[in-house]
Amino acid sequence: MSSFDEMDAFEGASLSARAMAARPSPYLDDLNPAQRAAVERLDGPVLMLAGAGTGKTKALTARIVHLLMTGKARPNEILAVTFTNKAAREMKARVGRMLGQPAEGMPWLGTFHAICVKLLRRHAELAGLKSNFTILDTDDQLRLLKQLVQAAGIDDKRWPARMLAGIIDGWKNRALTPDRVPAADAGAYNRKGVDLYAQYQTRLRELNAVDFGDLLLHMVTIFQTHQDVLEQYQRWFRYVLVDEYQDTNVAQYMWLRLLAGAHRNICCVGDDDQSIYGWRGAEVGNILRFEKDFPGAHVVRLEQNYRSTPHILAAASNVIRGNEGRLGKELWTDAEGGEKVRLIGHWDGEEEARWIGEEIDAMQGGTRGMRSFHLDEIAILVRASHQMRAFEDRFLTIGLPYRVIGGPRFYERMEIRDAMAYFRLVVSPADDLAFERIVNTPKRGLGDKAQQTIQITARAHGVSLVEGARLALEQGLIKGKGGAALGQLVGDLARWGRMVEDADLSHMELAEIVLDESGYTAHWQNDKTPEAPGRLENLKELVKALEGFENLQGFLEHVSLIMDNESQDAERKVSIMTLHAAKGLEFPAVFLPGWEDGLFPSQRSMDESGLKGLEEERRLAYVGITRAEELCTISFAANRRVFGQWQNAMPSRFIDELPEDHVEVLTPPGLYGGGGMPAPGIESRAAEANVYNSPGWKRLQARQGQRGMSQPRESRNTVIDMEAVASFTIGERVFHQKFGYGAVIEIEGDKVEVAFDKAGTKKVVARFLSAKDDVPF
DNA sequence: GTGCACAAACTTTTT
DNA sequence: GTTTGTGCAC
Repeated sequence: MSSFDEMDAFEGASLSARAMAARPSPYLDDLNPAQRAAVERLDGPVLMLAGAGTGKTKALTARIVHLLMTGKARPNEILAVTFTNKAAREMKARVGRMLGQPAEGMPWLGTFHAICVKLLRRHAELAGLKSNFTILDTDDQLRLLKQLVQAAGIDDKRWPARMLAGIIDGWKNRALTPDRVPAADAGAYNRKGVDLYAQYQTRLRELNAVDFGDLLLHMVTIFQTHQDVLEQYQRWFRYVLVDEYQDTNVAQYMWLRLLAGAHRNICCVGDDDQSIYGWRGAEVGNILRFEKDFPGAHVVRLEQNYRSTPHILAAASNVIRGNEGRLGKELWTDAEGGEKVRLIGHWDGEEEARWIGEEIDAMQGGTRGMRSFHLDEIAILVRASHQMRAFEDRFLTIGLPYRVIGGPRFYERMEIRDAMAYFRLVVSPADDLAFERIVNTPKRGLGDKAQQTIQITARAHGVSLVEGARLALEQGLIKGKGGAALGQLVGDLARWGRMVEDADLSHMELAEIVLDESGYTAHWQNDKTPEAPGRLENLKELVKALEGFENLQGFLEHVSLIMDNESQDAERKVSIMTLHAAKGLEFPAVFLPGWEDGLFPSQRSMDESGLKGLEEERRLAYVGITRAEELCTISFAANRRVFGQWQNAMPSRFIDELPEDHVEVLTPPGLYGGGGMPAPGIESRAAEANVYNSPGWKRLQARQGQRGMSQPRESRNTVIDMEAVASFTIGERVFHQKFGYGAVIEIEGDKVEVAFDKAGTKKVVARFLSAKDDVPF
């Protein structure tokens, strides 16, 4: 499909630009001067630097409406990209609301991925694919990589599929095809990685499949190598809008530059202070460089905040000030008063959870001298998901309703993926990855050997696995119980495949038939584990979700990209989520627990990315604080159990960066309380004591000072690793967390053989050993 | 070929 | 503390 008339026709511009231009435009009056400037400057490059809570979505949607109202573009000539489906949905809804009619005619408002799928299906042949290519999920991707590694005869301990997937993703994020991976990356060690990457791409093409990264990568490659195609789209997309520009990776950046390169009508919205996805390839540099990339760019700053109290804004501003290389923004507000940001330290993580639980209880009743809060107005934002556990445990025991946002997504659950694999096979029998997934689920007595036979047969005849299985059965290569079951499966698949065409049968009925007759439903009915009922429930929900689609194919098409599931139960609940998941959300009251060095900022982040990592952590702190509208409570604990092992920690360095004037310290009894004997009446003393004057705090200050000189600190893990390998000598006394004391017998690379006093002789990884003198406590 | 037991590795963050 | 992978017995 290459004619744009066709495109025009089938995308159907249901909104008539001209008809709308006649109507008044109240949407502009709603905007403040900065927003208005960003909206009205339609032509040429515009960078909208929108701080947290400054109404950027409003401005962005107003801009789209303005483009339509002024007749500058028809709905289908606007390319508007977001990162999440949720953001896309929201924008669609808001455009519709502003226009006073549904915005169905905006086919190119969507996520990077969704839009690329659409484009790639049209030009699949240019990437060596057929237009009905499948999109692999992470699971399929890993299985494929594992096979490749094993087939290449490489030690899969040295090349775990997960790691390889990470490396390949990294390259794809930077728009690097195997032949373009720079020598620096491909050096001695990664030589094999590039090799495997190339093989992986070949294999994907054979399977007529792409992974997530490919969606962008293929389109960039096509645009770069097919000038005519690029030019078509450059003409077609007259205006380009990008949300969350600070989160774009190199591939997305190149894609945008290619598309907007000719007319340069590109408007990027973002906030360099909220760039928190560097670890998955996002480049803050993209937004920092915007004016260089698009000379003559108009930069608008949205700085008036409509969300938070002055205290909260002051706290956030003061923290983020510690970062270098910002474009610079200062949030301000008309609002006055409000509570100061509250800071509290606890003895340990459990106490922290207990305190927050009690606090929430009190807030509900309005017994904190403030207005009362509903549970759904309260959120707990954590750095790492394992922190959620303490809160879940606590809230369960006190019966406080909560909801975890994020977690494993609906479509990532095992049973859903299994069911989807069945559907995929019914629709396209050549889907080998789907076949591999379900041949032996439920158990059919087809183990490694039988599966290998199928693989070999299929490869020998150059056919799909299903076909290979059929041939292998014919030739009597698979016998017995397994053979019978396989015969049944192959027959069933063919039968179900024919039922797809059956007009009398809805695709929902078909889905149920497939799940029942394959024995998959029974498999979970017979399962006695506690999660089995939930899984059956999920399967029911999956079938229900089919209702919204014309047929199975249509469903499968969409599902691979729609990974979010908003559980929409109406009950008021406290939200628990990670800081990352909280971006873009806001809550009247926010708790930010776990502000301890090592946890937040995360040690790993600093180890891996040094100062850059620390700055990203700081932005995360900024994002966290700015989620709060009225009340923000930061807390830290002196002790925390990590891996079931107690560790103590210093309060986060970010706590030092909070402005004293805007912080109220709620003195806890205990370590940070007043440094001494808990005397009677500590409750009242606690009310006036001040962490800033406590010995614990001063100690902390002193430590911070020393550390400040050598920031960022040397990687703790690396040091231990290297010392561990280098320093152990045969005969040395060592300590292992689980096995206790022992003596080194032999050293082999990173593995050390130790004769433990009580646990016998074991070979363990050096990292889990410490020299006897180093033993903590 | 399946199921159990034990040991290792693991914990950021995810479109 | 939990999951995942491996080795062993049935």
